[in-house]
This record gives sequence, C-alpha cells and structure tokens, in this order.
Amino acid sequence: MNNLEIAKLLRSVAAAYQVNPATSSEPTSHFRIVAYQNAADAIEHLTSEVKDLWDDDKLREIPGVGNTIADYLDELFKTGKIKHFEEIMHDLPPAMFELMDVPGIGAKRALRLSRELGITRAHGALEKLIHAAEHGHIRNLEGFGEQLEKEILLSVKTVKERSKRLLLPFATIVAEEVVEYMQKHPGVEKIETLGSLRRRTATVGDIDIAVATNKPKEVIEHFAAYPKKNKLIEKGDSTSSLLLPGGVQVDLMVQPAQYFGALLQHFTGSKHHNIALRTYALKKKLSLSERGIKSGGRIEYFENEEAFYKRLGMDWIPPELRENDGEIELALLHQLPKLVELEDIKGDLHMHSNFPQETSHDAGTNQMEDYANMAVGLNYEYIGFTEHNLKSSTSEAKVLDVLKQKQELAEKLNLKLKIENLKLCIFNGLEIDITPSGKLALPENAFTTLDYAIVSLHSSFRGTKADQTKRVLEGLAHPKVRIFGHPTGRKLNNREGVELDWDKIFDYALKHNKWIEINSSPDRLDLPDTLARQAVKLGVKLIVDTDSHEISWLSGMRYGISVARRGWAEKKDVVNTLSLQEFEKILHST
DNA sequence: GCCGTTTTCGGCCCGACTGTTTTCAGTCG
Repeated sequence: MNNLEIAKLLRSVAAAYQVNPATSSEPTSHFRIVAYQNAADAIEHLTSEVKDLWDDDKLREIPGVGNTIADYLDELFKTGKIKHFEEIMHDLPPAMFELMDVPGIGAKRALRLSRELGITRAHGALEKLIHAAEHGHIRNLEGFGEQLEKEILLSVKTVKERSKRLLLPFATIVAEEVVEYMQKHPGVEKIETLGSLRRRTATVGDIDIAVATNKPKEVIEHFAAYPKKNKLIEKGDSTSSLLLPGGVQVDLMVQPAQYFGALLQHFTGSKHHNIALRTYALKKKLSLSERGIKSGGRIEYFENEEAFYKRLGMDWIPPELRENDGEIELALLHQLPKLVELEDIKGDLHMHSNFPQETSHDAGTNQMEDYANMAVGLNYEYIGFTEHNLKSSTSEAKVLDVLKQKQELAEKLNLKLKIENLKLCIFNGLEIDITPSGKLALPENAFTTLDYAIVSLHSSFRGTKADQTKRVLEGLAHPKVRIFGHPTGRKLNNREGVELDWDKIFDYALKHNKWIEINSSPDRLDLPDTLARQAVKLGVKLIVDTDSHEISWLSGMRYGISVARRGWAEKKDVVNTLSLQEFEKILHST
C-alpha cells in the first residue's frame, strides 16, 4: 500500500467513527476522529514511503501517529489487513468512502446517500450518484432538497473533471488576472493572493485572495460578477467562492483594512501552521482569528502581519516556511533563516541552445548568443550551456568532433563578450544521461571538451531503491560531473519520481563536491521542497537552474527560488549565488 | 487517538457559509 492509499484508509476509519452511533456518543469520539484525519494528513504530505519508515522502525516519527495507529500500521504491513478497521467498517457500504471525495459530501451525507439510493459498490459510485441527481432522486431525501441536489451534481462533475492540481506558474497567472479585475473596483484598498499560492507550493489546490475594504458587500458583488466564472459557489458577508473553467476554484475573503494583518495571516495558512500558532497563543490566553487577537474579551487589530506576529512575541515568518516544521519555535527565538532571494542569483548553469547536434532528447530553440544577451539583462555573471548528449548511435569520432565545435563556439562567444566589455562568462557543459546500468552516455575522450557536466535520469524510472541509488552514485562519480539534474525525475500530475536513498546521495554529494539541482521547469520543480530542506540541513550544496529550452524560460528562475526558500535555503546553500570568481573556484575543485 | 517550555492527564483552532428548518447540522478551509 502506498501513502495515498494508507491516508485514504485512515480517512475512511475517521468517517466510520463519525457515522457510528455507538462510538459517536462517547465524549472523546470527536477527537479520535480528528486524530485519524490528522494522521491521514501527515501521511499524505510525507516524502518517504510509510512502508520504508516501517522497515526502519520509524513509524512513530510521523506527526500524528502515536502508539495505537503505529500498531495498526504494523499489523497492516505484516498481515496485509487491519482487523479492527475491518470490524468498524464492516457494516458500511464501500461506496460511501468514494462519495466523500465530492466537495460538500462528508461522512454523514455519504452514508445516507449510499444507503438510501442503494449505491453500495465503490466502483462506479460517482457515476451512480450523477444518475440519481439527474433523475431527481436526491431532492426527496429528508434533509436534502432541490438546491443540495443541484449542488451535488455540479460538485461531482467538477471532481471528475479536475483530478489534477494547478502547477504553480499557471495558478500564478490565473490569480493575477483575478487580482487585476478586482483592482478595478474602487472599494478595494489592499489585495493579496494568499493560501498555498503565497506559500509557493509546487502545486496549488485553490486560489485564495484577500481584500481590505470598507465596502465588503460591493466588493463581494463585484467578485461574484467575475465574467470568466463558470459558477458562483457561495456568497456570504465576508467570503465568496467562484468556480472558473477547468475546475479552478477561487476563494475571496474581505475585511476592513484594520483587520488586514490578521486576515493575511489566517488566509495564508498553512492549516497546520495556524493550528500550531493558535495552540501556542492559547497558552498565553490569546485567541486568534482572521479578525485579530482576542485577549480577555477584548480584540486587538493589526494592519499588517509583522505586527500580528510581534504581538505573539515572534518574528514575522516568511510564508514559504509556514508548514509547522519548526518555524514557530525559531521565530520565538528570533533565529529564522535569512532565505535566498531571486536577486542573489548570479548565473544559470542548465540551458539548452539550438546548437546543431543530434541530441538524445529535445534541443533548445534559441542560439547561444540570444541566451547571453538575456543573461546580461538579468545581471548574471555566468551561464552554462548543457545540451543533451548525442544519440547513442553516433560514432565516438563524430561525438568528439561535434563537441569540439560546440566548445569553440562557446569560446568565441566568450571572446565577443569580452570585446564588447560585457561581464558575462560562458561555461561549456553537457547534460548527460545516466543509463540504467549507471554508465554515462558519453565516451570518455569527449569529457575533455567540457567545463562541467550535469547528469540526470531520462529513462527507466522504475526499479528498486537500492538499484537506482547505485545507478545514480555511479553516474555522479566522474570528476567532470558537478550537478545532479532534476534529481527525482518527477513530472507533476504525471509521474512519480524515482525512489532513491537520499541519505546516501546527499552524503556522497557532500563529500565529493557534487551539487543537487533545483530544476525550475513548471512541471518538475525538482528537487522537491521537502528534500531540499533535508539537503540544507545536511549542508549539501544546491544549484537552482531553469533548464531553459528557449530564452523566455529564463524568467522561470523565480519558481526554483520558491522551492529553495521552502527548503529553508539561505544564500550560502546555493552555489549559483557565488560571484564568478568564487564560482570558478568551486567548479574546478574536487 | 495524540501529545507535552503550565499537563503522562486532560485538554484538543476557530469561524464561515449553505440548506433545510425555525435553531441547527453538515461541511469546509
């Protein structure tokens, strides 16, 4: 069972407790339900497989997993099932747990719909629900009505249409359009995109927007009239939600400007950060909400977030860190890291020009000189060209010949830049496949043409953790290799990354001056943020690259920086923040 | 069921919105 399946199982158990009249009358039952949901949450967000943690006897290290759930998971991995779970879910129709995927349907509605509409089997449950709604079978159930039936029909269709989360850059663009529209209304005093978008997670669920205004009604009306909307989901006094084409949901929250600090804080999340923050505040007899901070029945207001956090005795916490992963404790000690910024970047070492060579994978569309001009505009001090290695069918002599030409071209460009008195240095690199056997897809004598190499995985993503780790370590061993490119090989919404023993990879990188790439491609953002955090903790050097295949991609650097910041990286952790002189030194040292 | 810089017992974030009723339950973030 993988993590998502285990999380779903725990959620199902929580739901079973929720609808069970025997247990739900116990006073502590609500908290048991929450505990199962918390454990499910934690497991969903884990980077390592629960199975691997179990192998290493580390289940208890998962937050929200205590003795009881750890024992159940132990039973699961030993016997393939959990007796106690089977018992409490025994009388419940399996379809119920599928129906719960529909927004607006929780445990109780799911059970009633399942029983009263005769939808029992998990397979095809959503289709049957659509059928029932379309034929007006839901409106007559007690506690349901015509509105709810319509609601359910739309939600279930949305959930089927939208199984994928938005990639960060796409979400950014959609959000910017809505913000632009909202700013046309004179009542909008301040506006910010918040939620996971502000925290810069690799994929975004909903788009959250906050507005400061003293005309909440008018602002919400304006929002509800957004011309691109498919549907108005809800509209209240202080919040409203829209559905855009493609199943993109936009949530708006409005408050007077005096509340804006608390509003930003509340709406940025994450949920776990907020819960931890409120739990801490309660100990100080303070109660937090999106309006402000209540103390002894009196509420205090904050126009900005800095003041809000200060009132709690802590430094302002950058949104990227708000995941309840130690940031609150450090903010109290005034010891938060100073995160790397886009302006710190001095070069980009992974880009593909259109240099004519028969590469193993897709080539770039712009010539080297175009990239150089862009880089000068970005105030970079150095860049590196890393076209893919040539096709494996190419003869050794031809490979050497082509790569010598590329080397000469790069040198010529360096000369030209010098003559024009432009301070940009060109490095000549290559992105080389690590073949399934661990060999590099380049003949040894061709390495002499290169300043450095990136190695990466482009095929054979399956295979055991041990085998893949061995493959990567062998691939990294060549002295010209500096960078491990898009390390997990994941494609967001599309393909999981390879399984690797990161302790071993990071240890090797640390000892042999290898750098782990954060690849800024929108559908990669690879290294993932959680692994970046692990690398930073160990002192492993990161490099943020764009993997540009055309010059416009260079601006994607900011997304890679977001990942680095979510990994708690400071300037010192990222090698392409170094000046040219320092960078050359580290590039050539072993 | 989980958890500990007030606690190994006794707490557990907080408030919003909707639909269906008529004072609230269910759901969500």
